[in-house]
Amino acid sequence: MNKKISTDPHLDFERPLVTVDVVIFSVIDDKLAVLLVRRPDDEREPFPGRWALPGGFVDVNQDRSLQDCAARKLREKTGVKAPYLEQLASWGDSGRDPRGWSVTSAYFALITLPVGQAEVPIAGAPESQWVEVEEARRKRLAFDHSQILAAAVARLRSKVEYTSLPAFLLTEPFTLPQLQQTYEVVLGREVDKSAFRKRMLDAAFLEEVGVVDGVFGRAATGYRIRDRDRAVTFPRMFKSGE
Amino acid sequence: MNKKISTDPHLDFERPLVTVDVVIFSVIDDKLAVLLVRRPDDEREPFPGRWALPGGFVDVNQDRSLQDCAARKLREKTGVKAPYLEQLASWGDSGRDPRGWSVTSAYFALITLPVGQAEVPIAGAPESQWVEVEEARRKRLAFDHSQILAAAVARLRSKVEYTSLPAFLLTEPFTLPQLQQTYEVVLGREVDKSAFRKRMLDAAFLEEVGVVDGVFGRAATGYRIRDRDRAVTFPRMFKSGE
DNA sequence: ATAATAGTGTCTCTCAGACACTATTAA
DNA sequence: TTAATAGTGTCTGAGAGACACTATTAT
Repeated sequence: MNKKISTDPHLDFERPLVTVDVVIFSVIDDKLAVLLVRRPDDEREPFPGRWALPGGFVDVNQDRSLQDCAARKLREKTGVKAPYLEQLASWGDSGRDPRGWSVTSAYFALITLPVGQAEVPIAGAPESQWVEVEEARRKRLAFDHSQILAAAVARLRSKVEYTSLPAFLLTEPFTLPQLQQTYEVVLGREVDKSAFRKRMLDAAFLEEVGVVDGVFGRAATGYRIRDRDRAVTFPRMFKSGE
Repeated sequence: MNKKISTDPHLDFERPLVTVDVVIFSVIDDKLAVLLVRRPDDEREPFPGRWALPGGFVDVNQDRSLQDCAARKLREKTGVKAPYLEQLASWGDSGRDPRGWSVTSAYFALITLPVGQAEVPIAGAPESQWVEVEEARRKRLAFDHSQILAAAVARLRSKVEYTSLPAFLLTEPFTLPQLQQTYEVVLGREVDKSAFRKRMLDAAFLEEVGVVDGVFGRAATGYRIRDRDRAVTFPRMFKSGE
């Protein structure tokens, strides 16, 4: 394509670089964590050795769409195939990548980790690590990834106030107390049990699926998400006005 | 750049086309309207003669960022310099543009029209027209612009339920009854005057700026937006649940 | 029985909506 | 005074939070 002579002068414009980055969230040890990868140490690469969000160039021969590209990156880094994956926003300017004018479409994903996978590096992949969100935000990430991470965290925290998003961070079947715990982890504060349960059950996005035994005490009802393709929106915020 | 030999094999990848499209809303004759432009009749261009959203290629030598590019398109089409301009989302896949894999970052803008400008075409510009939103949605627009328009309308209607966005559709100073009328136009339903006024004044995003006389009846307090850089979010939806 | 956890009932407070009321202006 | 519009007060209902209560399980 670069060599093709077009009849349309626009097509001979210099084209920006196009990448996709994915902010992959999970809950590990009751902490919200995000997956970071290390940039290669090659000095010819931008930001060598720095931590970055997983992502990279769109491959026009492999990716049918931006969403496909994001799903591919996620699969390559984590093996997860059916996550919650939502477009966050795009950033594009002349300065964010030293190689030239570049645009990135950022996505954020919510996934559950098979037990023990947190420490297992994926064979052949560049070094990657789950980092607790507050720690990740203190790092100076490559490119404008600190800004993208901040936007993703803000969007997640904001949506958690009025949507069922945290359910996508749990392995099914899960219980309402587990779900409440996940909300509390993401929100960073406690919520009232009674109000919480009313809210979740009234929203009718869960379906019962047997009983889950805990280690102690009374067994709890197990639930799974009715429709994994969309999160539900509650009629009010958790704390109105704040 | 197309001819440059890079040390990084990634940079020799085929690059997608990058465009920006802007969904420009205004209220004309108490109807929500959107600006459409006609594609050139040149048969070598995609979708010749079809209506489309204003937009086009990012010019890496002129635009410092995607937002700048969107602001430039808006200025070129309407002359408006300081609108409300928000990124909507990006669409990118192999099929949306017959010229190749392309990505568009779509923005939506809320502007006020100087009286009478609705009919005045901008000199030298391609044919453009304000079209009432429901009519625009019935047209088969170029590219995937019908889908983008639908997303923009959905986002606007949704945000109107809990933000001060409609204030950006009015020329300052405006009155609370005018603002209420604008909310009703965008929402497509009536809202209660008392509740509406409480909501707006409690949110404290307006400041009084004298008195505005109407044609009949009692004069009304004039207001302007305190901070034009952001819309405020109300603690609740207009109609909870629905 | 006790500890631990799951799940429910009841009260209260806040706030949005309904709607009737008062206020100000021009003719 | 009347018509037209701006602006206010009061009641009610829905729903979230607080918190005490009951239920079920393992030891």
